Amino acid sequence: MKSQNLKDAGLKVTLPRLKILEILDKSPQRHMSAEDVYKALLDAGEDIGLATVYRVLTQFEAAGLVDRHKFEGGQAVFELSEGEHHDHLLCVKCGRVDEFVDEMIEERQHSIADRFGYKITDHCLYIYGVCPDCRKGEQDR
Amino acid sequence: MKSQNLKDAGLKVTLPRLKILEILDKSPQRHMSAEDVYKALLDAGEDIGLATVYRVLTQFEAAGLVDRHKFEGGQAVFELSEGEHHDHLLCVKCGRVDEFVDEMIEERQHSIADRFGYKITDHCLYIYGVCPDCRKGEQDR
DNA sequence: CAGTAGAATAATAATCTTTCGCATTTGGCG
DNA sequence: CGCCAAATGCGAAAGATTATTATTCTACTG
Repeated sequence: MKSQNLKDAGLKVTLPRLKILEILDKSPQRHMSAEDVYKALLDAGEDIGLATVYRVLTQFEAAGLVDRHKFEGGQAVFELSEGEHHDHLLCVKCGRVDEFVDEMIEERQHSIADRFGYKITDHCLYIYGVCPDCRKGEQDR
Repeated sequence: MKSQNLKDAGLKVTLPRLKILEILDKSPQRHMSAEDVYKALLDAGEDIGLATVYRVLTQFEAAGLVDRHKFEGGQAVFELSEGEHHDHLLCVKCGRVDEFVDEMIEERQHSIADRFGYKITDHCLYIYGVCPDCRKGEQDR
């Protein structure tokens, strides 16, 4: 139950928060910008301001309910965190996003951090490329 | 000689471009935002507009003379490209940046891209953590 | 179940970074 | 040296996000 997620995170259960969680959960897009969420709310007939969407998403991020990413293109995107950390593969042609987990890379990052004396708090890896569908479409190289 | 770099990149040799290259080359900071470069120019007594700094840096990026990074904190930072691709370790306390190259990670990324059918065009890996100096400073955990 | 304090929201203004438009200047070449 | 396209400067604009403030709502209390 969603309201429990909010309570567990120490947040009051308010209508905007529930609706935003619901949008994130139900939307076909896994990665949504604040603007995307805002539009989805309007489509759903909810009257929630864009500023609230930003505020709520930021709180959700702090609470660990969502992850924020800065892919290219100015605006940040958010996705529900579902336990496992993962990294991203992004298509530069169509914007498609794939996710992956690679233990070897994770581990290697720790040894690099150790070598430099850092204590890792977070990390992100973005691989940009052309996805299979786009490669098929355009046989230019 | 710097003017040769510009010619090789197919760019006219203009005073703003030379000065900006010089700032990037001479500054103690390896990673500078457009604003940083702009301020450095002012300090150097050059009268070059911020818009020009942005324009020139974008052209330099397209020409492969500099790399642009989006660390956290809103503004993009630029660094002179010096051949080898490298990734970054960032201190979340003091903003220090270290660079590293890891062949195993590079290679692993290619196998992941292959598995998904992507053709890699670029990639970046940011590891966030607390650097050795900051860890020493604050013995909280 | 109504009353209340404090947190959350709406609406709008503000901020910050980056880009654009256009008049003016400059670099490269004949 | 003079011309033309390219590059600049300046100010305005755009896009994303955050701050402000008055109002509304949630979670308790009695």
